Amino acid sequence: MADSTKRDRPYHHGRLREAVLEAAIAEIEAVGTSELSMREVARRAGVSHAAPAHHFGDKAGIFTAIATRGFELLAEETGGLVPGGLVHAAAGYVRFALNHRAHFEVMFRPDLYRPDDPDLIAARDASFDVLYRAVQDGLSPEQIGELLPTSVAAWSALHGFATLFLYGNLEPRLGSIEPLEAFLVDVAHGMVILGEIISRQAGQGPTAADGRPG
Amino acid sequence: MADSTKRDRPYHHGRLREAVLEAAIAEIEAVGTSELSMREVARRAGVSHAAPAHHFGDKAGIFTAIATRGFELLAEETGGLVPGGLVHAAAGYVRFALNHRAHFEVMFRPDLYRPDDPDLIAARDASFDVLYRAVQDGLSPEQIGELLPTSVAAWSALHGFATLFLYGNLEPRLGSIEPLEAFLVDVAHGMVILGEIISRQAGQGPTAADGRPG
DNA sequence: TGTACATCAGTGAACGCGCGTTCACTGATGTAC
DNA sequence: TGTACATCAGTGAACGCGCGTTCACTGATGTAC
Repeated sequence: MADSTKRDRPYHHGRLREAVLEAAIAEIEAVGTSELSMREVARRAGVSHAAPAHHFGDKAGIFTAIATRGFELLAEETGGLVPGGLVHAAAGYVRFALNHRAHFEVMFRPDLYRPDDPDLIAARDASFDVLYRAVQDGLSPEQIGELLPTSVAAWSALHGFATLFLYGNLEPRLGSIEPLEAFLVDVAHGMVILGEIISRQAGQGPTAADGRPG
Repeated sequence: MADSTKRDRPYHHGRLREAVLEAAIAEIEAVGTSELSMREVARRAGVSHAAPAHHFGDKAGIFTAIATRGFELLAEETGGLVPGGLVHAAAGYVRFALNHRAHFEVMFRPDLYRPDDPDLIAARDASFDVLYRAVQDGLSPEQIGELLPTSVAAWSALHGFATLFLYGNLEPRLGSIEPLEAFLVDVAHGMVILGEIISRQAGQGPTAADGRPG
């Protein structure tokens, strides 16, 4: 039926850049960042093995594009355009990590990409600002001096939870995390208790912190 | 002077296993887990390129050994033998990550090693228990029901902070984190504020959480 | 103490493979006239 | 509208390289007698 000698796709792809990125993301989700090869990405995208290099230069170029897009998506999903408070931003952060594991993994491994890329830096800073602002908006006027430690606490807890959960390090002891917003409110309660324990132990001095005798 | 035809090292290495692991750790710190090759590890250890495979089978075998040792070290440094309270455990966790970045990176990337290795599982569970117990010991009797969310909060925050800091994602906005114990007490204070904000916003209901009109 | 032998840690040459890179090329598109 | 030409996205054959793996081997160690 079909003439097999005739090309079944046009010479000019039209959206090769997007096709290569999609293939790279699928490949990372399948085999991980360590095993990613440009030839395999090209195969998956159905293009010549030299095409990815033609567009992105090398593997770091592909990772840079993935990370940049990832930061843009993260900013959107944590409420960059439509702020919705801290719980909303937190849930967006965790959902982003779970739904875009390839992006998420690459974003926080600067050894894989070109960390001085201007587009990447802009996207990263913008996405960090969203979370930063969500914290800032939640602080009462007299708490505004605590912006830095509160931001560090928020970002650390979110990032740590997303990372640990993503790699299955939390699951054995954890039930379902859905509905996610309620779960995160629960963990936030745990943070208050934790903070209180630490304040109490720190107040007792470093050596007697565990409450044991001499 | 020296007879160059004579072997300058004995045929039997004696501690080849340790030498290979040390070389692998140094190599990971130099080029990252992605670029690790068994031949390069052998070169660095000064042994035949087939020797690492002889001992560990393949790369996953080396990573498994590194992760196992890492969990043992982590348990020690967070107070496995000499418990010292939550601040002590927290500081130990962060210091471990900074001082053993190769171990730390491998430990939390199960895609690199054999996650069903019995020694690894034992070491990992033991190290998790140390932090778990530190939280448990800090809870007052009436708080004991909050062990799970408090543990998740503790581990998430610690792991997130260590990870973000290690890859330079926090530094731009952060000053020195030393003395570490004091810094962590500060972040713990931030956690209390954060938990309070979230409780307040969650109490207002999800859609009006940001306090904006309509 | 001495000899014989089994064991096995470690060697090194050889292999085939998939990789990234190069480069002359093809052919579709856009623009000038 | 038609022709000529520049541009450049994408091709595919060819390359050299470092990799992991295999395998017959070497030589040190441990044990039996």
